[in-house]
Amino acid sequence: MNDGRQAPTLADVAARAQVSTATVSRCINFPDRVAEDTRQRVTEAINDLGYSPNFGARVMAARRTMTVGAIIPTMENAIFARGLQAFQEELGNHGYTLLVASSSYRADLERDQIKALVARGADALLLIGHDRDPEIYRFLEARQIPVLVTWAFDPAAPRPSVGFDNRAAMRALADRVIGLGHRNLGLISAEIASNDRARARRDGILDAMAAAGLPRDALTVIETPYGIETGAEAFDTLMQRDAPPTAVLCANDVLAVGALRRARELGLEVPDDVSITGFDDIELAQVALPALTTVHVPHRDMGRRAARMLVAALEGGPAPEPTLLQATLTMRDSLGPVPKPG
Amino acid sequence: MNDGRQAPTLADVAARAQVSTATVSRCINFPDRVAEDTRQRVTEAINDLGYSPNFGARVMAARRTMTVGAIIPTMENAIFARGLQAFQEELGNHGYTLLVASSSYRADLERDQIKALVARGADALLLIGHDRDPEIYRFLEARQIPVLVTWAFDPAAPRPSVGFDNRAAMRALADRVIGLGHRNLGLISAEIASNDRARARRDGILDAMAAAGLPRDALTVIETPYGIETGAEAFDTLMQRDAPPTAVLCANDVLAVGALRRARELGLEVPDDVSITGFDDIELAQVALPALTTVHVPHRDMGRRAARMLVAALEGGPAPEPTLLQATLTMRDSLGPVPKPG
DNA sequence: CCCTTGAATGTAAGCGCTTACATGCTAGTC
DNA sequence: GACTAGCATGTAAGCGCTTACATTCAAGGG
Repeated sequence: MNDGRQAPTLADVAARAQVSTATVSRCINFPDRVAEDTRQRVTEAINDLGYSPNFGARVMAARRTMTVGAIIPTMENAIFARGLQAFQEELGNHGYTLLVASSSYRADLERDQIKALVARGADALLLIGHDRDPEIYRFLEARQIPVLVTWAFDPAAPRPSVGFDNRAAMRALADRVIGLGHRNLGLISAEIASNDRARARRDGILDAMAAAGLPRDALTVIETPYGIETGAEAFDTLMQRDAPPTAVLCANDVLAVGALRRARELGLEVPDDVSITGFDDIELAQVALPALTTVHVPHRDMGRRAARMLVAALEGGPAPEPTLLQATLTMRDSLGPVPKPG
Repeated sequence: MNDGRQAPTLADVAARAQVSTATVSRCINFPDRVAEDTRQRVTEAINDLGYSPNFGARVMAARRTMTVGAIIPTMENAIFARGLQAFQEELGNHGYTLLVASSSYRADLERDQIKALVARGADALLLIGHDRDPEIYRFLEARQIPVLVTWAFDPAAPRPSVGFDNRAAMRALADRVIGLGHRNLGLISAEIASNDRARARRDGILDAMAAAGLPRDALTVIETPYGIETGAEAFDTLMQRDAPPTAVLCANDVLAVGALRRARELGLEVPDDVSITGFDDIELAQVALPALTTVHVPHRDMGRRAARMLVAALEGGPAPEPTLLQATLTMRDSLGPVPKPG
């Protein structure tokens, strides 16, 4: 049956414990449906043999993998790490495993990753943001794979989501910035066309500006990939304009830290010469000097809830309700009043 | 065959393309063994049906998953992110997929994760550091699963590894510190007993001290979990001693950044009042203020090579040779001469 | 003492794919 | 024209597990 060079199978265990494979399987999956002494014999055989079930076979027979997939835009920086960690922990509590893939913020790669995770048998998927080719949603729907969108909230979207209102959160921050007298703003953002979170954040700024009666061209937007270095360069570009902004809002903390660094290199004091703000409130934000004024995102709570919602959906509960969490303004030291001219 | 509510199977595709399942399978796995027009018909059927192969079935039939597992101590900070990213990219180039799990620096969790990845069919494993219950290595060996240890290098270890010499690298740094006149040193480290990298780094410092004729108790070691906050606290503890060290070496950049922050909070100038150094050279090190003097680890190169070695082992090449990479001292601004007394 | 009941276990049919082997054809060779 | 290669394709046997259904047996009821 098994020459010893192969991983032991259910049949090997069954033979050793002198029971049928069905009994061994039951021992593993429903221990209470097996008599005490049989179970003991089987357990012993399992240990002796160092048996562990073959995942592929199991998946195939049971038609589910107990696996949830998540696709995040990037692993390179910590933006998604904390939320994902919480997501994973909570999934673990329910017996599910997490499979992570990253898309490098590219729609085509994300598409491939989604298909790959599905092909690997992900029972459900966690996705960041709503923006996505409808074809993908159709694909997922056809396969009846529960999907949860996070990091964004949109009660109008035809899919459940758990997240916060990016637009309102950024608006609150922009209100504050404008309230401090800034009339000439810069925004360093990820690409806006394909990224609903980035778009919502920009729109939040525009909302605040409109409310304050500022013209739309009082905001200069620079789009750039995420990264400390790219943030620094974008800041440079902004500062080289004829009338450089007095406050530079960044669509996330990583970009903001880059901007902060370049400001220092340019000999600009923050916030005395120019204000800089972030978004996300990752660890970096507290460590930066000056500490970053930013929007705190409830990463862990979001991750945990996402896990619960997905598990509920998988275990046959009703479709999860969209859930709105609060992102809160976190004032630290990088935002100050508009500098006096001269 | 299929009521349309189920994911389409090979058989569905075969029926639609009017060929056998074997031909469809060949089309997917060995396109050049199929006639041009047949292939076209099959491809069309695949697209029409939105077919994607069932992973479990595939694994089972082919007896391999094209998956490599990696277990890292933590995802919470960026220490392993860059190396892992490179690892993943290179694996992808060879058609393999990466599965990541994190152990939270706990040996028991790591053990579980290893078993879980194996159960999921990981064809090979990437592990950080050598320290590990021998039983685990036996388990892996019995299953003939190639293992590569990284982030550490030990030609004497009975397993292939690709990494750098933690001890020599830290010694080089410590030599420099001592050369600057420091005679009273502190070390903030992860737990040393169960972590060969941490141990090697400490030993590197002791080597340098011995060479300079310093007594062993000129080094005060504080062990703490990794984190910015814990680094800050450890620094505090160190500074409250009767004769606080003039140079605090940290076993990684994350701890060092915490130390840096606390120093600032305590009103200490770095490096004028106290020197602080890191290890790893993650992005954080450059952004910190003052920029961190640290040891640069060739993350990307290490990840890329690790992937190549594992792939080679899987494709039946000879066992990979242990590979030593260089970690280099990176002088920035947080290390200076010992302060003048008074 | 026979029958019913239900707990414990066994039997065996797939799950969707890969692949060794068999078959059928076309084209080239003498 | 018969024969051989060799390519394209088909047939069918698993891969290791789960689970519906069948069987066995002991205990309790009439």
